[in-house]
Amino acid sequence: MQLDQVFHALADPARRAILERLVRGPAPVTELARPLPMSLPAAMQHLGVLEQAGLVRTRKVGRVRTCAIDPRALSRAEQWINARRVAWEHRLDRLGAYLDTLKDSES
Amino acid sequence: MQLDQVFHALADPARRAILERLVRGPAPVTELARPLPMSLPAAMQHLGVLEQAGLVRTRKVGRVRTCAIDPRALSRAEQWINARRVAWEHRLDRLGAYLDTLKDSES
DNA sequence: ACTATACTTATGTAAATGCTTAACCAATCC
DNA sequence: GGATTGGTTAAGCATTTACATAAGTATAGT
Repeated sequence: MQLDQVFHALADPARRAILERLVRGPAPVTELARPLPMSLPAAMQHLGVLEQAGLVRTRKVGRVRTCAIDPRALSRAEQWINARRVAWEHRLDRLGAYLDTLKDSES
Repeated sequence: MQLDQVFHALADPARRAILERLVRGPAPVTELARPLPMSLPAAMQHLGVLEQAGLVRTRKVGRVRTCAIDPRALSRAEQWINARRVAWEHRLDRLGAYLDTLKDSES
C-alpha cells in the first residue's frame, strides 16, 4: 500500500532531514545532499524513496533537478494515525462510562 | 531516534493490523496473531517491533501475555508530521502574501 | 501425572536496505 | 572546445528484515 511506503520513507533521519529542508521551499538535489553525512548517490537513493512514496515531486530543467514537498501524502499518513488515536480515546470513554454504571449500581 | 522506530513500525501492514485490533481493547498474543497470514513466531517478531517502538505495552500473567496500545508514541509521530505540514502551509501563505505585494506594486 | 495451551528460543534463509567507489552523461562556463 | 558543475548509473558489500520450521518451557485443565 501507499501507506507502507510513506511510513517507511519517514523512518529514516536522512529522509526526514530532506523533508525538513524542503518545508522551507524547493531545492536542487545537491543542496539537499550537502548537509547529509553520506555520498551524493546515497542521498539520491533517499530522494528516490521519498519520491516513490509521493512525499516529494521533482522536475528537471537544464541539468538541475528541483525538488519540492507534496503535502498530500504527509496528510494521508497523519490521518491514519489520527483515526487510530481517536478510536482509542473513544474506547476509553466507553470504558469510563461503563465503570461509572458499575459505580452507580453499587451504591 | 525513537521516531525512526515508530515510523518503521507503522510501515508494515501486519503491524498496523495489530494496532487496529488493539484500538478496540487489549488482547493476548495468540488472538493478535490468528488473523495474520504468517506463523506465530513471525507475528511475535512484529509485536516485538511495536513494543520496542513504544507503541504497545505488554504484561505477562500466568502463561498469557496481554498487549495494549500506548497512544503516546502514536501521538509523537502525528505531531512530527503535523508540524511539517503546518510549516509548509505557512510558507505557502508567505508566498501568497509576497505575490500579492507584487500585484499591488504593479497597478 | 499427563496433555493441551500459550508462548519462547534457536537457527536458517531469501530479499531488501543503506551505503560505498568508480565511471559516465549532459548542460554551463571560460 | 575543454574544464567544471550537477546529476545519474553500475557494481559491490555489510547489515537488517521478514519470514520459516523445529524444538523447548512453563502454566492450566482433566
